[in-house]
Amino acid sequence: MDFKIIHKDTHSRARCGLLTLERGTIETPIFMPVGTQGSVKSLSPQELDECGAQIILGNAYHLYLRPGLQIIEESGGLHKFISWPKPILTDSGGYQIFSLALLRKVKDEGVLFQSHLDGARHLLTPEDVVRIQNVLGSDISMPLDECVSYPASFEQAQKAVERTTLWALRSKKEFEKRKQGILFGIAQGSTYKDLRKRSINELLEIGFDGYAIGGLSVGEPQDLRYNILHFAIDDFPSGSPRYMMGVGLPEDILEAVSMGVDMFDCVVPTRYGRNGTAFTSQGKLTVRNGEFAHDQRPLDEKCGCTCCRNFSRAYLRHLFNAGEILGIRLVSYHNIYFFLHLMREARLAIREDRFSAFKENFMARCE
RNA sequence: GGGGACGUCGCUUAGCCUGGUUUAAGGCCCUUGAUUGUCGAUCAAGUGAUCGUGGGUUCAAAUCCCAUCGUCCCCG
Repeated sequence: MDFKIIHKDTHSRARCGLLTLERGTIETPIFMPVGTQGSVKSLSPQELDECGAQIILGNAYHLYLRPGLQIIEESGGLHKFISWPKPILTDSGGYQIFSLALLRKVKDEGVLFQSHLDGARHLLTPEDVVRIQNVLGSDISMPLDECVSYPASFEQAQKAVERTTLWALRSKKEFEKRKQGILFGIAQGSTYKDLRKRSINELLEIGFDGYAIGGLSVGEPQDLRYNILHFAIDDFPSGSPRYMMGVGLPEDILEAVSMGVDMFDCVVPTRYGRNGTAFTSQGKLTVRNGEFAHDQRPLDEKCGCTCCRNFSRAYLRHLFNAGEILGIRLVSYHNIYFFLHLMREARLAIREDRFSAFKENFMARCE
């Protein structure tokens, strides 16, 4: 693995980089579409490619429970199974165990939980989670971490940081046995600055290929989120990729890019797509709204995606009102294209030292 | 021709027997928000019916009575 910073914006802390992995080189800052169960919901790999996707996410927890490792192994690994030859980052499933599982018991050994699918009990250790991602064939693996919700008491957050560090160390040891792909560390600490500092410093001692900031965008107010990010990112080594997990809306991403974050993933483009909200250069557009019933314009007149080149707001609104699958697909496609195009433009703006203006301009147009 | 059942927002039901806490309730649809390591989910808010129509009884009627119109069923 190799991470090169090719340019730093002169007026912000945004930077452009190239992260080289075995299956390809990705340009940062980058947005990674989320394909939890081995599918970026409603989109084919070919469509993702058309949109400009360079890397997508999978989820160890979901894929381990279904279809199970054996089937993926028989299929020659996750890339072959889902027919996506480019890089895949797999999330550990730590977040899901805390958000989805019916019951869970966190012990230092690992997490004992009941599957949200069938109620079966499983114990997953940090070692298991690394091994699962090894079987999947992940290009970037994420360790099991403990993500606390907001608000969390200092004691809860502290306990989670301690456990996350302990698990990070064990994950690293397990990872070293095979060294397949690369492994990131995940910093926690909720909204407590001293915990944030402690968490990243403990990860740095262990040493990872990249560093993720987790536990944000879990319900905290926006200004607090930016405040914590701004503070925490200082301790992330500038020579390694920085990944903000689960974020976010376009404005959140641009704000984080300006603080020096390199990688993002978020369900928003596809989730909003399924629920009929499109992201456009003028802000969000709720396709179902009655005002679009007779609107012959595309979702975004400045967008060059297949959806915008072929379909009207009136038609898309009809598809949603009629419950047609195509509506979900088209708006999801547009949203993914929009996010990836936004990142392309952001990278260009950074290289031309005009990222701050680009960001301000985007925010202003979305008002 | 005879008998019966039923008419309450766009759809579908509750309320009627035992009149008053009904500014008529719920579900679906519709409208508008929310949605951040997934959610074809879910949540929140909102529009919408003078209770088929006309009389009557009563202090008071969706509710009781009469007539009428409409729909459906059964018997000839």
